[in-house]
Amino acid sequence: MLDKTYQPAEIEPRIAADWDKAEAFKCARPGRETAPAYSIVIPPPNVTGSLHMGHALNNTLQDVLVRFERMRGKDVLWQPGTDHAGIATQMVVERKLAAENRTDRRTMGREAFLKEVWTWKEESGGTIVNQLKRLGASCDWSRERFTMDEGLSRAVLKVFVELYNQGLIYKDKRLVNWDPKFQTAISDLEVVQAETRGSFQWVAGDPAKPFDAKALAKVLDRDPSGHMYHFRYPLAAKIKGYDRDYIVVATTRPETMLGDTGVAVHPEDERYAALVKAKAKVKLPLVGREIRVVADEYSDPTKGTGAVKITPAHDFNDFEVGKRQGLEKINILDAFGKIVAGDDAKAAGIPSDLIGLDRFEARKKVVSDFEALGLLEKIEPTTHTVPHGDRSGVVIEPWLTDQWYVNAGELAKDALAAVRSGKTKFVPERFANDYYRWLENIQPWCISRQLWWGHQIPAWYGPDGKVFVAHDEAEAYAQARQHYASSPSPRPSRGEGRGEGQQRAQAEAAAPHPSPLPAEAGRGDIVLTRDQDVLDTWFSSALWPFSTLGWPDKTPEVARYYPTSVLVTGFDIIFFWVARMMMMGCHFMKEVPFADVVIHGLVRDGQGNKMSKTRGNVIDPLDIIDGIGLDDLVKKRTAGMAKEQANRVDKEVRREFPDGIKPYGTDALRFTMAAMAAQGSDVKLSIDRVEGYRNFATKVWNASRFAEQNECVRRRDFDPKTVSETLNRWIAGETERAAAAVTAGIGAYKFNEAAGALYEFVWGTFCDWYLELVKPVLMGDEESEKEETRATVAWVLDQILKLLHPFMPFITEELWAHMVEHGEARRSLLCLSEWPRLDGLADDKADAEIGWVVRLISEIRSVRSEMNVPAGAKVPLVVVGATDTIRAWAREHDETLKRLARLDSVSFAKTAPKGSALIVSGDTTAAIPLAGIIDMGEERKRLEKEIAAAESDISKMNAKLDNPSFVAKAKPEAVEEARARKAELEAAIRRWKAAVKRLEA
RNA sequence: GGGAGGUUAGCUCAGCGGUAGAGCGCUUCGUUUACACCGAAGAUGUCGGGGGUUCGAACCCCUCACCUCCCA
Repeated sequence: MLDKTYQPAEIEPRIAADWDKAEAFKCARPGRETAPAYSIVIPPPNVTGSLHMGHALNNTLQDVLVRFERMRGKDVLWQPGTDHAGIATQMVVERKLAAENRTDRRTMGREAFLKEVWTWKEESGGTIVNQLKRLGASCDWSRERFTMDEGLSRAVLKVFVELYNQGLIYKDKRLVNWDPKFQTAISDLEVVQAETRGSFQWVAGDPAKPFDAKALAKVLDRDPSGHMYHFRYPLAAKIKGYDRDYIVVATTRPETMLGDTGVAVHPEDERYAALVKAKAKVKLPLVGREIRVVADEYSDPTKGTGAVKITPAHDFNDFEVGKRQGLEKINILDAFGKIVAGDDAKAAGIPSDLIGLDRFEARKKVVSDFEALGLLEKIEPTTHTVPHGDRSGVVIEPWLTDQWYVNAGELAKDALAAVRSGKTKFVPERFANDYYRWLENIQPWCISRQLWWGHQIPAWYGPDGKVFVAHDEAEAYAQARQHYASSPSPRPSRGEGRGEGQQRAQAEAAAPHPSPLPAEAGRGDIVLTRDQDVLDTWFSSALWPFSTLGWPDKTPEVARYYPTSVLVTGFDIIFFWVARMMMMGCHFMKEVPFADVVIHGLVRDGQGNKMSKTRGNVIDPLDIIDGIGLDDLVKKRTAGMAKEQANRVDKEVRREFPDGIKPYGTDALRFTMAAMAAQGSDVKLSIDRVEGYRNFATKVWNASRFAEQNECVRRRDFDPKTVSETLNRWIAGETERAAAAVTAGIGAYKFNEAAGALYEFVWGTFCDWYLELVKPVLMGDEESEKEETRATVAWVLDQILKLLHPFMPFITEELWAHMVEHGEARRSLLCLSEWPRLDGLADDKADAEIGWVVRLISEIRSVRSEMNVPAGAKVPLVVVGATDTIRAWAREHDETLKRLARLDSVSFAKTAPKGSALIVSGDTTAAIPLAGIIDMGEERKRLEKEIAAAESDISKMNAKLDNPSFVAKAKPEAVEEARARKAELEAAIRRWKAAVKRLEA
């Protein structure tokens, strides 16, 4: 016998173990060799990650699809795995080393460090995978992959070499987004723009308000950005036709002036025409370099003074201007974002007191120095966006380095065409627009990263810097030997074309890492050095849909499961991942990686705020599953917070979760996710909602318990088409309708509709009505009727467990196994059972009859309640002027009516007895004779209210029907419906009015 | 500045041409042998404002306001 309430914690681990033991989720199960394939690759979670609500939503939706299709008999592969998360993982391990007081990465060297990373991965990298299992994710765990494992690395190698040979990967010296914290380049996508506005204001020439360097420093320490600084650049020589001896430029990054190589003005700007004509030069303050004034469309004459300083080595726009105008590119920063030293400093002409300063210290000093020289005109707060590294959070510097690029523009062509032609469809469709817009304007993709953890770039350099891209070292040497045999012997040349930008030599010189090449000797006179850099993690993720299937080998899995059926992911990752998979899939497989892309929203907190650690509003999915006490929750949310913020969060948490979070179990969480995931929209997660669905799970549990108590045993030969009892015919039809709605919902990725249909059917139809209506039968002694009903209850429950399984896998699997106490043992798991295929079960007559019972009971209850008939009191019911059909129905369901409407008798009469409350339900009129018990004044008021409501409805119908164009133009069904409704209302009003008259009599 | 989405019951949201819906919350009643993590009944909406199309608009079109996100 089942317990009274269901305890998710007790059943979930057991069920998970059962699935595991049965290897239920393996692809290519015996018997499905010829079944259609259905495959999904999981968006690989970051190996350093732990489960958050986004994963819970994402994986619930995938699991619903996968379990659904598995039950529909397909050969399902849900391919799991994780990605190696270059920066994040390297950070985690570096932090670990620091915490353990061990030698740092640079000191221990690359090889030793990578060993540390692998050790960490073996020990801690499985966290998220185990958490996904707790969600019930039915991946084929035996096929778990990792972007750094052998096979996937081979795929990366092949792709790199091939794209290089096709000219689609190349090396280039360009400005990149440089992250000074991690000392690596990052792609445009990893840069977040943050709007900022400062507060410092100063104007030269006001004796009452001298320049206060300390005050400015204080403001800049809080945020180094947010101000516009206006500098006077003195002209090298006075120019005829220009009345001043300086030109004013404005900048938000003063320190970059050290690298200025020009001043640009608009070609048509009259103010500066003389300067342009005279090829005037400006003597750059602090540095002393003479730089040209150039005419370039880039400068906007309406903004500021119309003159802009040009720093080609440190600004993306200036870089372009410099290219057009032939300006020199002078680098002034090192890899750490400090002002350069040594030869670079000399070359740039940097004053000695600025050398080695951090960029933001240099900013303050440059400003003060300008003021001291009388060249600072003003400082004013300005609103501008500042690029930040999404992982590091520090301000990104545009920096000139050698990096590897993918010609994404070329690869984008096929990827765009595939969506345009409908080979791949976005759901909801509107997300295709984002995809188009991005791919149409795509920039070269910078794929090299100055990290150690990742796929090392398969490029080797000869002594003269000549690059050899090859699958391995031996191949590179072969290429090199051939190359140098036919060309003059190589001469060493420093830097050019090396894996790391020249400027980085300095950073690395401080902490050199040993050569990773063990086999440099014995190769004759040629010595090759491998590129030190690794590839962007997303490069390997882009291959995920085929690399995980074994590509580049010709595996049966590639043949069977590629292209995959659908990809389920969040909109924030369309550019990072979806677009890149499309590019690589189309290029290397000549086939899109997936047929559908289902985009879902973000999970937010109950108030609609993004969940974030800094905000302290993160809900851990496992805390909903397992529950968490208030104090632990507070501790978790305030961890690592400043005191003030911690206090605020502490208060909020205690107010919002006075009792912490109760354990609701995985099924409730999953159902909540599915029910709230309306296509593409964000999910505002409220615990109340989870609780509601936990209650739903309990409801299902108790319905099963009821079935068990009443020995509702499934019958092997049971055929819902052959049931004879009206009640059973009715529920069979309802079950078919529900199954159709759920099937259609999941099929169209409308998870909320499928979940809603289930909830409504299980609770509103099966529990509230069918089980109640069935009670008299089960308690009665009509054996054959009872037998059929028991079998029907068992059958419907089985259908419910199946339909509900994709959403609530644990409780349904448990009940499936348990619902056998009085019958045959189950041989199969629910997750491998067959999805309901119901057809032809609808029965109009049964629907009419049971519909009549349901409506009548509802009306009686409503009238009783309104007339304040005590809930426990049993009253007589008189059916008035009943037709033969109604008479038969009333007799048939006599027991049920009495029980559910709390009646002591059901009788028939031509007219309603005096002093009774009148019930109108469709064609049926009934009366509760309660003279003396109820207040007839109340009854009269009630009737008049009913009449008024009906009359208001009638006037709406009349407005339509009296309108000739409605009758003429509207669909005939609409007209017919309005007429029928009007007639029905009129009939009801007639009966109510008659009742009022009798009350008056 | 460009683009997308949103504005419906106290809260969170469905619905997207034909009688305004759900969950939670609220009010009243109830322990009738599956379930109080329950049952029954009930209240609550000029469907953001304005204009248009249509026989008919929460739904389609235009416009305005506000909110959110993406891109520059």
